[in-house]
Amino acid sequence: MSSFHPLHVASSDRGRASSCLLAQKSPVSTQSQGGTEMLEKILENPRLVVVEEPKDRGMRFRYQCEGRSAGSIMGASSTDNNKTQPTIEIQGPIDGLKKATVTVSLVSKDVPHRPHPHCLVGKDCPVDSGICVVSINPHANRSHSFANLGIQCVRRKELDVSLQKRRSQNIDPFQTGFSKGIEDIDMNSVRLCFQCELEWEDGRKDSLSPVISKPIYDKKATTTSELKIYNLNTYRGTCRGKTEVYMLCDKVQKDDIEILFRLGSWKANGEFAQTDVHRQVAIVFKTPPYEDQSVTEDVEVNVVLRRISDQMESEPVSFTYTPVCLDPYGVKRKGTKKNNMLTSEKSCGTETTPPLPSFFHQTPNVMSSGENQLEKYPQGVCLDEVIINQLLELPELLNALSDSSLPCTPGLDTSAIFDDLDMSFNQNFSNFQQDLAHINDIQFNMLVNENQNPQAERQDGVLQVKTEEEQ
DNA sequence: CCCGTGCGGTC
DNA sequence: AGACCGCACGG
Repeated sequence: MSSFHPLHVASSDRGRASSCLLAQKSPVSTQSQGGTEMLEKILENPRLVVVEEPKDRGMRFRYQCEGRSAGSIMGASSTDNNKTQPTIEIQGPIDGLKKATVTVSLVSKDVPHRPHPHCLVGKDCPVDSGICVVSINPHANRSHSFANLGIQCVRRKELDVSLQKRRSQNIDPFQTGFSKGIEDIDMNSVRLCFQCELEWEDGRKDSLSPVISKPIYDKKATTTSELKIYNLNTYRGTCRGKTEVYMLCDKVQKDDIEILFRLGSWKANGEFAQTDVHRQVAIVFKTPPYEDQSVTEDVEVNVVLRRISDQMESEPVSFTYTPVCLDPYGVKRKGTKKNNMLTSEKSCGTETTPPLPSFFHQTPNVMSSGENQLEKYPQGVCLDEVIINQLLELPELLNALSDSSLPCTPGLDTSAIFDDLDMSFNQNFSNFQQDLAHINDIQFNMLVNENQNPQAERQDGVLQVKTEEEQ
């Protein structure tokens, strides 16, 4: 019997014929946690298991030319105060086992798992080898954590040189033969592949079946990177939808991204075109209508970014749909609190205070287009749905509203975007005021006085904006 | 306070 | 894609 076999080998002459049979019936049921687990543990041969996966995202693959080395792959469950590394464990019987040598290499994400041209660099990676080799004594410690494993990417033009090197090292865990497909290798993802050679007291050697980790994705590639929502300029809008929202996010691909609104089994997409994706880091979209148009209370739903190609999602942020109140008696009810907003849910008597959009500290009541604009203005005045509708009938106002598109001046950084937003706010606000000036004063005063006097803070806000505009 | 290192922005 | 650079952080 050959002493070096690429597959799961049991040495029957060590008196474990039955375990050999069993192993052949269920070769790699390493994840089994069932009731027969103990039995299997006793009977099966040693096996290699990944007990801590590598963190799949968040690390940039580094070029050799970047000098300082490529950092360390963390464990999937690693946290700031409890750091972990990718870890393997030798499970099963190890009586008579002298030592184990584990070789880690990179393989392609998809089957067949070919040797990957990218390199592993770090503590146990011989210089220029691109692989990692450790020797472990399973009797002392069955598991081994790989601290300081970095991924160093090779340039495309060095791709075949690198593969050639791997061949000369005899690294081809899944016997793919280095054959073809040199060009279509995905350079933005890899898997760790662990091969384990066992050396027994009697001199015999076995190789365990190679095991692979979950994929690891290059952080720099927007096609695979993590999705993150940083901020929305508003977190509220009516259940009718069409609220214009500005989202700041990590880099996205404009042709491969969607915004999902979700609650329970309901879901709908935020509406935007590719041209509404600004420099990959901001999206201007309109909220979809909520499924139920007749809600009487605020409804909190989740908003996520989702990459279409791999269905990857960001962490959710919550967005509140506010009711549209059509009850004329309900809306006649006057606000009882100071600082009521001109929002339809206020006129319906609910109590929640809208959160300040956190990236507009200077001008919390950002104007945008459509009914959202009305919802936000004037803060501190209590008007109700009837008045909103009356205001909306005024042609001057309609013009003001429809004229409020945001100029998308190319900015070099996000602060420039904020400047744009602020400018736009001021312009729109000023237009709005001018147009309000055309409204019959008596008409307007009636509308306002019938409800509540503007608050002092609000007047400050108006004054401030006006001053800026005049300068 | 300096330096090596990790990290991220940008060209 | 590949390289370069600067900042922040920890020793």
